[in-house]
Amino acid sequence: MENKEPITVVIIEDDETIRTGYTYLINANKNYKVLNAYSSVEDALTHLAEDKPQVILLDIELPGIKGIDALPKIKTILPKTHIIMLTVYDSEETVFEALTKGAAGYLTKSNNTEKIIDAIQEVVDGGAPMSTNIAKIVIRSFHKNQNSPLTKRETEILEQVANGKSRSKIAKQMFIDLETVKSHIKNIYVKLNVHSREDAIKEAKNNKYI
Amino acid sequence: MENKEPITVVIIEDDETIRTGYTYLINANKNYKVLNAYSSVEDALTHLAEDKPQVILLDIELPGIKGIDALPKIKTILPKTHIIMLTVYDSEETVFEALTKGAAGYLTKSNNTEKIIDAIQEVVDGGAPMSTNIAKIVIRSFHKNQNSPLTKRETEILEQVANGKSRSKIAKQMFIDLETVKSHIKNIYVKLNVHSREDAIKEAKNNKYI
DNA sequence: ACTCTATCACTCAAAAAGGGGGATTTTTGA
DNA sequence: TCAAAAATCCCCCTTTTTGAGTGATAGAGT
Repeated sequence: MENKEPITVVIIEDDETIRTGYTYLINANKNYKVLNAYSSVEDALTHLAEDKPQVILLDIELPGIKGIDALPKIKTILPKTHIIMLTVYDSEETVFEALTKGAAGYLTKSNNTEKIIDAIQEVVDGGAPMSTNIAKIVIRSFHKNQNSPLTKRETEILEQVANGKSRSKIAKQMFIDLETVKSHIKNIYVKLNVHSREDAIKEAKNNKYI
Repeated sequence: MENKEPITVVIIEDDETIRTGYTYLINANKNYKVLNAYSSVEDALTHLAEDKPQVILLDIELPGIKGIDALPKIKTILPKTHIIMLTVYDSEETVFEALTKGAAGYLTKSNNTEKIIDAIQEVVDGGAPMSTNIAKIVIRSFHKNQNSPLTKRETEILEQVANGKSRSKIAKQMFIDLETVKSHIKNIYVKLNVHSREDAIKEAKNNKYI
């Protein structure tokens, strides 16, 4: 542990107290080194190519370019850098947007500050550090509604429809007649009170039936 | 902390060593109480309605009824019980299947055994405990491919297509002509080397372009 | 200058979707 | 065991959509 190269970190955070606080905290540990701490994305982008940090701590609520919009820009410059999002709010859409854009971790600032070191180590090790409230949001997004009005077969078929399959393809694939598929879809539409594929998919996804 | 009712737990695990080990470990803490520890789902199902545990530790690799298939059955009997999956393997499909079926947490057994208590407390508090390797799988499932051959506009349109929308609906919604949508879709098909909506959606999802 | 992107145009045949009326068999729960 | 629910199949019909071919044009970015 002694003579290993420290893990390099860059912080992008507009609140000076938090910024210097994290910098101090991280630098206090010899295994980690804060290369630079920027107060804006604009500022950071002009220096990141030089810094080449292994990990970036990126605030979401920033003036100017938002942290979320910075993600793809940073990824372009430094594709291998692990980006950990920092936030005070845990808005569901923001969480998912950040994750789809390649965030490796997601922490709320209320988090025990010492945890930040663990999180940095974790992303470097290929992990995905998350605050418990973020984990909850992510896991819940997977949960399906257990009270679906659709039968097992109907759900199966609607899933295929949602995958863009035509009725005839579904029929072939499930080894049933096209008429059977049509019949199921008719029943699905009645149960969901819709009159089109589009609305059926929308309704089913909204209620997590599929 | 002294005079609170202990959190009640049921364990379903076929390996006797692990089963008794966890039971002992959990009961050692006065705040938690293992009501019963079953070696099979069949056995558990006949007693769960009586046990009414707040938390269930459910092994995935079980003889007879698998843990995964037990999930919906248990949910029917005890909708409010938090179920934590235990596994030695971290198969991606199994993880997602368990999560969609309502698992509240997911731990690999290699996990530090003391962590099991934290996990139990976390689900009771509404959280979603996960081992780091599971968190990694879950987070990665959100990441989109940053090297999509599709343009922004094409991606937007393909997303609408994947939501079951017809070309004319997409046109109206995006305030562009139907011919423009058709043109985009033609280009999408060429880029993805497909000849149908179904294949385009499949290809795009496989490569995480959408 | 040149390419990429986004926009729009017209034609055409085949496929698919949606809605209407059924019927039969299998499964399942009480 | 018996009725209900689910899954299967069979016609009718019209309208809409899809996919493919073969273009053009204007603007942005390199």
